[in-house]
Amino acid sequence: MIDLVQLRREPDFVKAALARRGVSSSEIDAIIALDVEHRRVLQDAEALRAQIKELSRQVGEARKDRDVARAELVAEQSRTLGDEERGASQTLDVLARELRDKLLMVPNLPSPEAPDGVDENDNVELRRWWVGMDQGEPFPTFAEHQRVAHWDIGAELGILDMETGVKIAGSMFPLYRGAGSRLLRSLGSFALNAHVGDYEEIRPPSFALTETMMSTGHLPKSADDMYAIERDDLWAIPTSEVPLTSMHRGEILDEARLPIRLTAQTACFRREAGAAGRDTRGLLRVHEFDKVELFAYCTPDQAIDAHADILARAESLLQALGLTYRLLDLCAGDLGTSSARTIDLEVFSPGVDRWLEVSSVSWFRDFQARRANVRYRTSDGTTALVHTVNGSALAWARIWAALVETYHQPDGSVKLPDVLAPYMGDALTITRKVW
RNA sequence: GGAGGGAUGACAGAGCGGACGAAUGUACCGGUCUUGAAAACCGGCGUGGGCUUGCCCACCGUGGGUUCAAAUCCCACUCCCUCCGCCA
Repeated sequence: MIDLVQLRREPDFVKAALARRGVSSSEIDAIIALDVEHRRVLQDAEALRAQIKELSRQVGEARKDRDVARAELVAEQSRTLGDEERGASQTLDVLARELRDKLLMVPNLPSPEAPDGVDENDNVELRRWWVGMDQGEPFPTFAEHQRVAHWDIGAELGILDMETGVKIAGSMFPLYRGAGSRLLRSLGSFALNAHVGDYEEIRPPSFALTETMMSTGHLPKSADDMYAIERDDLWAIPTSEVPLTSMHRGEILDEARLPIRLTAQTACFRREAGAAGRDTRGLLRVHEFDKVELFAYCTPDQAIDAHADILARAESLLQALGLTYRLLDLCAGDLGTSSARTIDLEVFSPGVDRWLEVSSVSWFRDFQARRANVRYRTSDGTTALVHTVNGSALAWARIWAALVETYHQPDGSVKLPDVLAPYMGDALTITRKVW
């Protein structure tokens, strides 16, 4: 949620910032008007309440003095005011809800550093990395055997079975098998082991309450992209950012504890409602995938470093896996609702000849903290909202695809990089196995 | 799932419908004393909101209700504890 106080103080600044991501100033003006009206009614209602409290005190006194007549007289006055107050309160509730509903739909202010632009075509490529780059080797040209799509390799080797996934849960629910399943498990362990000394490992619930989903900004705006379990008022989490952000919801943290760094691997569920029919093959876009997330609650001063650390960790995993990737600085128009600044990592997957987003490293400033009410106590005793940052390291379905394509051999096998040896054992080279 | 008990400030723990935003203790912060520390003593010590910055309002699990007045009474829900049942 954006800061209403800031909106009052510098409405033009807020409007200009939001205009960069396509929010019309009339929407903001409506909120400002609503806020003025809300405060006006608030003052009326509070004045009435103060009077009622005073009169009630007098009733008490009168009754203590055994002055029944006076007590009844004052009580009657208070009753009249009570009716008035009830009306004002109802108006107030309506206004407050309206204001809150509108405010919840407003996205975060983009950071000034985020480039201008309206959609993904305006994102700025910061740099690329590939194996051998440091030695001056040119951007790789991939061999013919690396130009096979992962769904073909997966079917050939019996490690990815999209058809059976469809049978069980419908389209875009992958089923990995054999070494393919083990690879997925290996990637999670490989990444968690890399982070766990510095980030506390968490295994959160995979479902969340509406309130929990609100805190990150996934609700109410993106309800159509989430799986809902209506009978139990639960939502399937689209990322572990959701439970991690609510771990300290409503708390005031000691500044000395910050930054609090967390890592978690969970399944991530996405309906992809707006993307029906796009990228439906293989693992390019799926309804369920595993992802390791890095997360930090920090002070505003720590946020830049925390963000950089997550980015560096995601990159180092990609480098360890020997994958080709690039960094995109998301333009204002392409930022997620809650983010002020986001760097995306895209891996190049030669078989499908595409860059695939495998990580999104975001700085939310106090946007999520305001919704989740996560604060910290500063050294001078006051409280302030924390900043939250997070990023994937990494999203495994697409990494799986890029690995299988990049390391596809002329003989049809897949020879995985050595860093996975501790996890893959004798399956480091994947050949077809008949079960 | 059944039966009972409970939910109050950082923690523990009081609280008869009327001066209760809430006793008391611990913790914490400041001061006195001390060479220093501890102890003792004194003082401070919740969060949010509104505006005339001095006041006002809200908050005692959540949401309703009764009342001139609710932490206190009533209803519903959630969560926790104990016992029973079921279960990986």
